[in-house]
Amino acid sequence: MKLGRDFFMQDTKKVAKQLLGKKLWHITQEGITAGIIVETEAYLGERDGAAHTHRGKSERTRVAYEDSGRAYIYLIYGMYCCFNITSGERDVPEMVLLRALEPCEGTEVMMLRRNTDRVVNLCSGPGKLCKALQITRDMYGHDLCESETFFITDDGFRPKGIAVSRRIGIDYAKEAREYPLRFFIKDNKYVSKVLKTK
DNA sequence: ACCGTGATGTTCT
DNA sequence: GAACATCACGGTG
Repeated sequence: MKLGRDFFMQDTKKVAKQLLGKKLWHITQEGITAGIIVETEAYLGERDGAAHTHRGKSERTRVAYEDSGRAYIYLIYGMYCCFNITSGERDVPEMVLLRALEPCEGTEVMMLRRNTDRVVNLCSGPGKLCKALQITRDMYGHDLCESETFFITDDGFRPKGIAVSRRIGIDYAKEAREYPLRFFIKDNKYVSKVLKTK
């Protein structure tokens, strides 16, 4: 049911693909929120010009060098959080960015946090899903394999088709901008809008 | 529908 | 001081 260390220690691209269809949970005082993961991106460490760990270890990236299955959360553009899960071998600083969820549990709470009543817009982007599930920077380093409040489960859902594209928002990253490392569930309406295949 | 812009604070040079 | 793995909003067509 709950994903353990072995899952996240697999090859990062495999983790990114296999996370599609899994369910991310966050249990807080406000209530239980959860969603099916429908869009991910792989970031491949020092060999990947778009990865934060491309230039090695820093205060911000230190958790990427610990064991896998932990939360790498950072502030982007001064106002949004992005949530990654560390993956691959220990000391190999790779991770998977969660870009979109299909809301399942606690959509009322999500709508309050996001200030919208359109379910399709609740978690269709990396900043949006963090706001909807209240994923904040004080959860940096959180171990999703050991947690009772913030974790991922396999509920048996298997996507019918998986699509692949270049990653979003990394045009600055030379040749890495073209790497096919974004994965999403085909024809799923909760995927973030941009670069959706027609 | 697409496009341009402004909001905002941390990290890195 | 620049850059940034974003989002909402207001303009145009």
